[in-house]
Amino acid sequence: MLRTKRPAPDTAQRILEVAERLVQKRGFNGFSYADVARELGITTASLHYHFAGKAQLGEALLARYSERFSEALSVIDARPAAGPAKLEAYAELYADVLNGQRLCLCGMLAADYETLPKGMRQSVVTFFDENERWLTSILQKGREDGSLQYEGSAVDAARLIVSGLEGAMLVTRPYGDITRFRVAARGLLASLTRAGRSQAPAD
Amino acid sequence: MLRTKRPAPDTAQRILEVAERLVQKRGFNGFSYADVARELGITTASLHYHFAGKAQLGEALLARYSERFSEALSVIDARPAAGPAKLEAYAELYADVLNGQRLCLCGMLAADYETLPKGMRQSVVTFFDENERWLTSILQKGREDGSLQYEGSAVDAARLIVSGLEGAMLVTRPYGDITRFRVAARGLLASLTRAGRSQAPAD
DNA sequence: GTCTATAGGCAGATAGAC
DNA sequence: GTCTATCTGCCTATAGAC
Repeated sequence: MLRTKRPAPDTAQRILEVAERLVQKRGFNGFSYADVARELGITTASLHYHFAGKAQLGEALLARYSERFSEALSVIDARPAAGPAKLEAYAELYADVLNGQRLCLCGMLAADYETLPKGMRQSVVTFFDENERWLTSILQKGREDGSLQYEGSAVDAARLIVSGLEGAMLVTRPYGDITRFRVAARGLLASLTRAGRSQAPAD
Repeated sequence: MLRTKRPAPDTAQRILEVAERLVQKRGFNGFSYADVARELGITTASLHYHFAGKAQLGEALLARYSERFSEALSVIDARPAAGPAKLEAYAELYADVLNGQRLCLCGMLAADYETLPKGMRQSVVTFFDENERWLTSILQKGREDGSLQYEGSAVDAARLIVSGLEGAMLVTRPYGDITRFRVAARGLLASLTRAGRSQAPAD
């Protein structure tokens, strides 16, 4: 039952890995079945055996990505850390993606949104909703235990974080300088760690 | 010499207008010469007369967009307004674009970056650089006259604004709710209007 | 400037052999 | 599961008539 190293992933998994990278780098309209097949040394006909069409492949990519992201959030949840540290860990998830010269899958697909098959559209929105929900919970708890101070509602702050990090990835990538991203992320989170420092904001 | 209404724009201009909208909605790999030609009731061969290829059309789009944006910034500069009001006016430029169901041309092209012709890549970066430069100037002046308070350098704050607004457009569009964008923009700018309220941050 | 006609390539997709 | 062979359609682009 024990596997020593990574067991050779089956073809469907390898297809998903290659396709995911291509979409994150080039966009949904910027890659083809032929690109994926070439990298794997198989034919496009084989690709169609595993994923009936590009739309189905895209939906599989989204399901996998969202699931993986949710697991990463659960890992952060399990840590005995305060609000600010959890937000930093969250931002680090994005930095890791950018470090691989990629955009967030759903950030990229948000750009491609108008051209996406219907099924994919809903999955993109759901991804953002789940991130927002998780962040809202963290922000709410942080406000209650005093580790986070911010103005406005927790959900608005959560949305600001999601869009701020997505935008920082988008704009940073052409510069090829991850520091640019980290500085933006730090600035973004700092405003939620120290805003409203005075208990009674002077209306 | 006086034109009563809008003089019928020449073909090249109409091509640019249609192509710009298509790129902002669908991305550079999500539209074709055929799409543009169909909308204008001409053929793709005519399109090639005005713009030799998709790459040249793309560069013309970027030149036009950047120029238009620079003019908008000059208009804001000319206003006798304080820092915060100028930043709000800046954010409003983005809101106007999003209101047309579009992304910022360069935000979209940043997503397509890896697949862009070389000439277009440089223009995208230059667009961000100019926005950053303008914002840095506003932020610097605002800090000097006391109308803006923020932590860190002016250029870092400028980058945070650019990426924050680009990301807010990106994430908001699938929801079709411009309020979402405005709330994010307000939150983003608020952190620059009131941050570092205490003169001596407790380090 | 705009057209018709056409080239040559690549796209996503399918049938059927192995 | 993977292949060869093939289809249809769209893509960018060009030649040359009007």
